[in-house]
Amino acid sequence: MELDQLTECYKAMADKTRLNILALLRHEELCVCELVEILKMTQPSISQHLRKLKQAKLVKERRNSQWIFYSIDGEIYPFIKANLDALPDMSEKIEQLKASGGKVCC
Amino acid sequence: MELDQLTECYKAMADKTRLNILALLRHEELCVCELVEILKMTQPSISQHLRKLKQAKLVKERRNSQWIFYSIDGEIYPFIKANLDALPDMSEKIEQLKASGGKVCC
DNA sequence: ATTATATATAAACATATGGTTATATACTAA
DNA sequence: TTAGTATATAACCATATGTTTATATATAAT
Repeated sequence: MELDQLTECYKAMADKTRLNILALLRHEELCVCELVEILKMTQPSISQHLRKLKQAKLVKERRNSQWIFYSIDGEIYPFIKANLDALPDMSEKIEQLKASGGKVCC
Repeated sequence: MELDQLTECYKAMADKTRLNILALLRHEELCVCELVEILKMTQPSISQHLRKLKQAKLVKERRNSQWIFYSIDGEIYPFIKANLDALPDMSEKIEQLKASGGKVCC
């Protein structure tokens, strides 16, 4: 692949928050406010991380009325599956969100 | 895997120069001065990039008298092969180095 | 011992990055 | 149309990062 594209990909992955986001999205698509809730970070911060991931084509977005749902993309990277598989399991966080009624949405 | 370890790995890969180094080391082990020659960068700059790669356990070093040869490691990362396979082929650069007599070493 | 070569480290600086607060935009509902 | 909710963007700031120049360390050769 092109080194510039690869650099952008690894830059996008070179941050703990963004790896957390990818690890969460591996389970299911989530909207911004759900990520804010789970990661206990401010909404602008999450939004800017999502923008980086989107620019690197690691996630894609889908609008549903007022919400924007993000999900894993990365299909341009032949190694993406191997990398995602190395991320820790975050299903517990998702369960907590659902248990606290924070799901579907905000 | 641990997110901190993964973050360090992707940080180490999030730079064009370091991806170039990894792409070159895929072909064969190289010493610092050979990398300096191929990449047309200063020796301290290359050394510091190598240090980051070494700290992330992506490369290892081997001393041979005055030279220190670096080679690919990364065995702690289950995805390393897939990622290295996505790097561009740099055999031409290696050939040029050998043709110009810059090999074995400096 | 002295000189030369290979590499590492340190200091300084400019740029990039991530977080915060404030504000703008988009959609919904009344 | 107005108010409310979800998200994006902008401006600002502190910290991280990459490069350069200068210097230190390590090995080799004389």
